[in-house]
Amino acid sequence: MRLATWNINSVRLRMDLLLRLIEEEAPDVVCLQETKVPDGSFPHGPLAERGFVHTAIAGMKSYNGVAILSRIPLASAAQPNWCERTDCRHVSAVLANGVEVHSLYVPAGGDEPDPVVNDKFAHKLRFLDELTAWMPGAIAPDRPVVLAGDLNIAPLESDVWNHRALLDVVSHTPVEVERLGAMQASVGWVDAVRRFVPEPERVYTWWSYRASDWEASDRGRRLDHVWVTPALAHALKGHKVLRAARGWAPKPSDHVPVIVDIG
DNA sequence: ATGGTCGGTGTCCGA
Repeated sequence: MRLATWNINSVRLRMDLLLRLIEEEAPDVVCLQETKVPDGSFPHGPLAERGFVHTAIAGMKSYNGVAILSRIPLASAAQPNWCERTDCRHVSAVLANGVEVHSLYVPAGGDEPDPVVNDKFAHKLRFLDELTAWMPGAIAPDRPVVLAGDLNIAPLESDVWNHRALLDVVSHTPVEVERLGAMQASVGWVDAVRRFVPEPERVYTWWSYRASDWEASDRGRRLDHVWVTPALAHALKGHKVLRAARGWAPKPSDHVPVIVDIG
């Protein structure tokens, strides 16, 4: 099974790029984040034509929005909510092959890395804490589960272009990294990409739109992740970070797809 | 040290 995850930053604007990903990489399951479309307006047509007829979506107007698009039938699906909000950041599904998939969009957290003065950063930390408290009872390490998405945190030194410069930049601050570590430890999640690309090799999945030349400056961060339960660790067969997609015409997402082959 | 660019929406907000 080939699974891709991508923060697409508007699925309607970038449907042609999503179809390119599907044509060129032939994933069986695609997890999306920032679809930015209410469920009633989700563009199912072109995806169904290519076999993605099984979908679990949770979308809203303007902001956020997550989806699981699958060629494999779904046995069940859920749209969990966190922090007493229905802001479309989490959707899950159990595939007919028994694998459970979660598509997750963690709050970005704003600019100021202080939860006392920045409500968005407080929300980010609380979101992680709630998931961390929920996971041990919901996700058994001996079951096949995949967690994929934009976690908006680059936890390792080699997940950012400059570790020291980003220590006080939201996405790489010690307090967030510690929270993400607690979430990972709560289930014993295995970081799939780092199984194939161990430190200190750098891996990025996001480059800011604000750089004049993202490729030349290469000031990236690894914000998008695929985690698997220990039950699936042995089944990890390969991975791909589609760096080239950051240059896809005409309008690339600022995130690139991450692909993992399982089993 | 600063500001830089996107998308969706509506004349700003979130990233």
